[in-house]
Parts: sequence; C-alpha cells; structure tokens
Amino acid sequence: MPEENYPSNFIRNIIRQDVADGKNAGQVVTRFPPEPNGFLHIGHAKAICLSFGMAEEFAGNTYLRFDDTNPIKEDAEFMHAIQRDIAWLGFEWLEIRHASDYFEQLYQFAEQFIEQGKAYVDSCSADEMRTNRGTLTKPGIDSPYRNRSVDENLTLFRQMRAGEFADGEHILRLKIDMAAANINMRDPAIYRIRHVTHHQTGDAWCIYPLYDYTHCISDALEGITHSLCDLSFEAHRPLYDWILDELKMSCHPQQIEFSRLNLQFTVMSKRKLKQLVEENLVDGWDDPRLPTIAGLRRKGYTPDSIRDFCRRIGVTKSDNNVELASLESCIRDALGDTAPRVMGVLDPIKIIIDNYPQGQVEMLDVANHPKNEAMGKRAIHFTRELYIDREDFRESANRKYKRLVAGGEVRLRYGYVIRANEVIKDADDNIVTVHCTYDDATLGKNPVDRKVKGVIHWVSADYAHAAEIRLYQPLFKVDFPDTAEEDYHELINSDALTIKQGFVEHSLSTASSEDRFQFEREGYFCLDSKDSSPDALVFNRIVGLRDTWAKIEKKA
RNA sequence: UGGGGUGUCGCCAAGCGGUAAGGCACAAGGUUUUGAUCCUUGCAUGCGCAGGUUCGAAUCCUGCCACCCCAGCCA
Repeated sequence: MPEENYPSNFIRNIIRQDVADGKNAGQVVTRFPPEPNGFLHIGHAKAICLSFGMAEEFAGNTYLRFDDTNPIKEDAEFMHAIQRDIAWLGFEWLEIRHASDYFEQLYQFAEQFIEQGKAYVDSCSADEMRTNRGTLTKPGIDSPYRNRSVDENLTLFRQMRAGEFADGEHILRLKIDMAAANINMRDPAIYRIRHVTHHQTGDAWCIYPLYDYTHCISDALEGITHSLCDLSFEAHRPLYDWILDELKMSCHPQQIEFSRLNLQFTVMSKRKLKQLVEENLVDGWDDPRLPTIAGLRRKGYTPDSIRDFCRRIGVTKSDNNVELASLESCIRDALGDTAPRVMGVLDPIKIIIDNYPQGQVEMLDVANHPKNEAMGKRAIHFTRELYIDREDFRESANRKYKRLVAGGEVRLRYGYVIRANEVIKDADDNIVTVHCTYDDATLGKNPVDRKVKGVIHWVSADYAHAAEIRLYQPLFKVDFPDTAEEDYHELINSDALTIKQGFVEHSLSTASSEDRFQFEREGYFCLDSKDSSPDALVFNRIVGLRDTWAKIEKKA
C-alpha cells in the first residue's frame, strides 16, 4: 500500500502541521487503549490503523495500553487476544502498559487534588448523586459533603484505600462546578470502592480510579502527543484538559476525536458481540460471521485487506454507514492477484462421459493463475466420471444461460467440450447423474464448426477429496441492526452459515491453513484453522466472486 | 427547551474564496477456456435549506432545518 495513496484526513493534517511547527519537539507518540473486556472488531481496526499508522508515518511510537480500571468487567484472557490481533494486523507497539501500572501515581495525584481543595469525599448514595446531578437542562446542586475539610477528606480517602469502607459507601469526586452546562464537569467521580481482585494488581487495591481521571493522566505520563479516540469522548475533553491543567503536567496531549465505523449487516457494540458469544448464538469470538478481527482472520481475510479497508473508508467526524460491498471489494482485490486458482464443486451432480475410456486418467497441466505465470502449474486428473455443480446444469434454459443444458454443449474448464445426453433422477425427482459424451478434438482448442459458449468447473469423481464447505452470509437481516427498533436477537439471520458437502481437487490435500485459494467461478476459500484436518477438510468461503450472472438472473 | 458535534453523488470521502478529486456501488462497451480479472466510457450546472457579502462561494456571514453524542460509583 503505497503511502501516497493514503487519502488525507483531518487528524493527519493536524499532526503534519504540529510536526512542521516543531510542536512536541517534532515527535509523535500515540497510544491504543483497549479495555480488556472483549475481542477487538473491525471498528477497532480503524482506530488501530489510525493511531499506529500516524506514529508509523511520522517515525514516532505507539503504546499499547490496557485500560484496566474496572476489574469487575475485565479479564486477562482478553489481553492476549488483543495483542495477537494487533500484531496480526501488522502493527508494532513500543511497549505494553496498563492503566494499573499507574495506580500508585494516580493515587498520589488524587491526594494532591484533595490537598488543593479540588477533590472531596462524597458519602451520598449513587441514587442521591444522580438526583443532585441535575439534568441536561437543569443545573445540579452541591452535595452536602462538598465542603468537608481537607483533613477530613484526606483521612476518609486514606481509609477508603485502607479498606475500611464497604463498596459504595464513599466516593472521591473532583470539585469543579455542579452548574456546568457540560454534565461531565459536574463534580465527576474519580475513585470508587470495589473490593474485588484485579487481574493485574491482585488485592493491592480496593479503590479503583475511573476512566476520565485515569486516561488523561496515563496519556500524560507516557508522553503521548496525540490522543485519538472516538466522538463519544468529545464532551469529556474539557475534563481531560482540566485535570491535566490543574496538575500542571509537563506533558499535555491533544485529544482528537473521530467518528466510529458503522458497517452494514453487523453489530459493532462490544456488549452485543459479547452476548452473541455468551449466548452461544455464534461459535466463539472468532466465529467467521462476526466482525471481530479474529473472526475475519478465521474467515480468511488478510491483514492487508483490512488495512486497505481502513484506508479506503477514511477518518472524519461525520456519522458513516459503510456498505459491506466496500469491505468485500478489499478482500477480492487482495486475493485476485495472489490466490492460486483451483477447482472445487460445492453442490455436486455426477457426470459420466460415456465415450471416455473406462479407467483412463489424463493428467492436465494447468496454470495456477491466469495472469501470473510465475505462480506455476499443477496437474489435475481428468477421468470418465466427474462432478460439476448443480447450478451449472439445466434440463432446459434460455439463450442467456451459458452452461450445460440437456442436449447442449459446454467446455469443461481446462478440459474437453462435453455434450449432455441423458439425465438420471432419483425417486424425488432430483438430478443425480448426467450422461455425456466428449469431443476428443477439443482439448486446448475450440471446435471449428460450432461455437461453445460456456465454461464450467469440475473435479474428478475418482481423485477429488470430499470437503465440508462453509458459506457465510451476513449475520443480520437488516442493514443496521444497531439502529433498528427490534431487539437485535430478532434480526439475526439464521442462514448466515450454510454447510455444503462438496468435493475439491486432489491438489488441495496438501493445503495449509495459511493458504487462500480461488475456487474458479465460485469465490475465495481457505481451510478453517480450527476444524479442518487432513482427512476431513473444512473450507470457509472468504468471499464470493463478483457475480454478474446472479444480477442478470435476478432481473429476469 | 442545556452543552458538544455533523450535514458534498446510492455508500465512503477530498476540497478550506477561483468555478465539484478518488474509491465502492451502478450502467454501457471491449478482451477472456473463471458470467472473474483487466481495459474503456458514463455517473453531483450541484455541495442540508433560505438569504447575504464578493467579479467569483461547497468554501465567508446570518437565520433556519435534520441527524448524532452527553444526565454510569462503564470505557
């Protein structure tokens, strides 16, 4: 992906200007701060490409910082998955940090706030606090505990830390302005009591700092220059700046917000993804139907294709609803030039070539790629009995249908022209076998006396391997389930996974799960990294080929 | 009805006072032993709406309208 192809965006422009102006000594330091409470998804990929990408472009660094301030929601298991996904996307962090690394410093700063009369221990209940906060249009009112003395606050806060109170009994708040138009400035809570074990700090703490307080200080301690986050934090920026200003931190990162990605036919909220996993509506966080990075990886997407997608969608502050077609275009682009071509039949019917000698096997030397000779050749088996796809045969059809029709001819890809003579059906009227004859003068050349318009793919019935082939459709039946009226459970597409029992050409028996193939005329496929084994092949369809025929058919 | 944002082609998105980039999608042709790829062409007298400033406005000003975010001891 050549750099000059990157479209500009407003954040890149800001950073470029800062660097040109010598701000922060011309350095760029960013951070990616996931909370370890779930897997990363394609929306995070956008943020990752931005934060890591900006540091990369301006020769800076990026910290991977786990935002682990809420132990009741988080789990160390997610940290490994997150690291794997970022590394897989191809980004390198300078260092891994945890917000919890700063717990002691954060605590000391809190005492400092208390000593300056800028923080106080409130002993209201959560309900009282909510009531006193006011509403969007009504100012809040001061807590009765707002004017406790510095000494009393310090004593209480130290007792909080010492574990002398139960959860919820007290809370530490910043003393800002209960009448502020921005609700986030109405004496925000910064420390709450939680008697729970933390996955990083164990039982060292029973008070935990909140996001608004933790994030800006963590950024400053790491020397972050540009703190990029999504638009939902925009209204928190005044608080971010207030805290760092009050603390007179020598480093004051610039927070810049951008809009999050909305992608068609999926959900992007961690809460919903977590539910889908926990309610077993999908097969884990890496289910190929999910928009998680792990899911896309398992489905067969390449890191490049995802980075290309993030480049194509851009970075702005406007709401966006990106079409799935845009993502699919990226993976087709990535695989078109690189994926070796092979043949596989998803829904087989048998072809018997009656005039082809019984027991004869011809090895056909075929190119692995139609344009790239460097990708070499392989041999495929041609035999008397073959499988073709059910879609590629009709007993009767109009002229537009270019495949095998009873009484008509079609080219077998890389092989001979065959003619369909007789259709054999089972008791339920399903086509089972088609008896054909072949023209032995048509290997590698066209018949001179007639035109054969169609080409279909096939595999040898004797040499092909049976394979389970998993086809994926969008997980949701509507464009944007997140904004739909109904409960999203109602909108789940029960046909999102279709399993086919098909056959793939012999050469695929040595495929590895890293390989990606184009099954000619079908789409791009790869081995399922979890469920496939050499004696029970399982393929995932990454994406279908662009299907002009389907459009023609639909119109008719 | 408080505060903060956003509105440029069906979708994404450049543009930042000099007369609407690009990608996706779509459409029409060409090449093709993948109805794929590739190639060519087309696709906003118009930039949420209405006024105004200017020789000139998507870009500046004014006023509307629509949509999004914020009232967790979540992040």
